Amino acid sequence: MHYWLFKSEPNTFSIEDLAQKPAKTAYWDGVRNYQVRNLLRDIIKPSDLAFFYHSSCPSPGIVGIMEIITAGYPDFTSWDPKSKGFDPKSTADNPRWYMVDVRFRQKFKSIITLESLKKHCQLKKMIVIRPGNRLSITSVTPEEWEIINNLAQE
DNA sequence: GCCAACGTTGGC
DNA sequence: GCCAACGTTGGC
Repeated sequence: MHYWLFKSEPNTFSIEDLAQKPAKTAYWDGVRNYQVRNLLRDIIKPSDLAFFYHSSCPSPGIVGIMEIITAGYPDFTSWDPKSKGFDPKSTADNPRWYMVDVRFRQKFKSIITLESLKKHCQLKKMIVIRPGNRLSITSVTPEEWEIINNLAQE
């Protein structure tokens, strides 16, 4: 069982959007980075938990928790020419990109901002707070998971 | 809107 | 296989 942090721009897909989906479940499409693709294809498993992080917005930070409910499977939006994530080099026969299904679990009472994450010395190693980090999914250690959860319950 | 960071592409 | 150019991400 692993913990993760999934980034999304709330303009595109927010935690509120996820909570409003049927069964509060959605597929996490659009990853077009090989490192993250490998996580989705090989490492991330059902019952793993993930923080939902809002990026590229006035107050970036962690807004809640979701659960992974499928193993990785091909991101079919990559072979749809009408899709924003279309990649002509990805086909149904030879998929290049992967995704998982996620289910809403909890929205925090208040956002845990990037700024507050940076202030916590025990969270200094988190990949998400490194400048220039471009990974939309990063791993979270059990210790980090617990600290952040405690912050969220305050 | 700016710009730093860094992944990707493609010429050689 | 190197590396410059380019594109994208994302905080500010």
